[in-house]
Amino acid sequence: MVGAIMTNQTITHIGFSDESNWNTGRFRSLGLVTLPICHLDSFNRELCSLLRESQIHEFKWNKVNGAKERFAAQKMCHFAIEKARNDQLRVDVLIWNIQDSRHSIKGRDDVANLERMYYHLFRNVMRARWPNNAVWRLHPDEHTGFDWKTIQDCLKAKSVTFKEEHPLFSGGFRVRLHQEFGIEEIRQVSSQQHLLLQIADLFAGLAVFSYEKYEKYEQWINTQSSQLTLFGNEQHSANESPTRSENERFQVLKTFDDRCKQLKLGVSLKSNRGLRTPDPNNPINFWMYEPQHPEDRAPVKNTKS
DNA sequence: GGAAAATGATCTGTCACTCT
DNA sequence: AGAGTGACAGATCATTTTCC
Repeated sequence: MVGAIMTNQTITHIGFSDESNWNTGRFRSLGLVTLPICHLDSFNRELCSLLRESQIHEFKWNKVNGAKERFAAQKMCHFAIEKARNDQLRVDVLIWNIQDSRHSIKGRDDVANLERMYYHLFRNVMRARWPNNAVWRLHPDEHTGFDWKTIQDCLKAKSVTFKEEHPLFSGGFRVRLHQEFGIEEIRQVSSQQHLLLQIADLFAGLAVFSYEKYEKYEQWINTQSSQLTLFGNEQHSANESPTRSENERFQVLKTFDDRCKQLKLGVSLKSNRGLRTPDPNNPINFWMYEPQHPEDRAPVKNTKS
């Protein structure tokens, strides 16, 4: 299954990254699933049979609008939590809010912003949360706004020319990838083949959802608990009626939250009106990125070099 | 009859082009 | 160079269809 590794260092760890809503909505997120490579095959097998039970070919958070997907999502949450408890896997999700820029600055460089977010994520996960000498292979989702092929080409060619042939990746990003984070190889894969990528998609989507729909989620919780009273009949405003897909996703969010509480994983939902892990050492880490300065936000495309 | 899956429609955001 | 317009893609929602 593992083909000829063209690198000179043995890969020890592997990561799967997926972007959720990277170009739409108020909240955007980046999910990263990391694990030692020795668990890769068994995890894949486990997830494969798990999805087959649920009769799902390919899980996508966007497609959760029925009971079938809900069950699959809950199973995948359970799977990830179990592995994370045993220190066999980490899930890190970086979330950021672009509401400040509601004026929609033309030319805001979302791609460069994404690059910055990847940098934060890599620095805080691959180096700080795993052994320092780990050698990584990274699998980004193949549908992305990010030109990974270019970076991979730069990794392959050891004699990197640092000229501005690709202005998008100036600033030494690609060099850092290799030297600073120990990323030896980047190979884009389809989420259809790599089920752990779907885990990344699930958690990235869940994180964004928890923030965007938190108000409605609370209302939904109240509705659930007071279902026997006849209060709900009068409140037919738009806020009060979750759509079909929302209904399913709320249930996923709730079971996930309950299980985290039960196992004391340090994931909070209520206090931040969205998923968040105060202590990043925990293996399931939701991290809200908050820019320090107003100028710290999304870079702007420079039309001239 | 009810629930789940599939299909079609609408809405939003993005990109590219053109005109001033 | 900047603003405006049109086309395109993705996602969500509602309706229809099918199966148990």
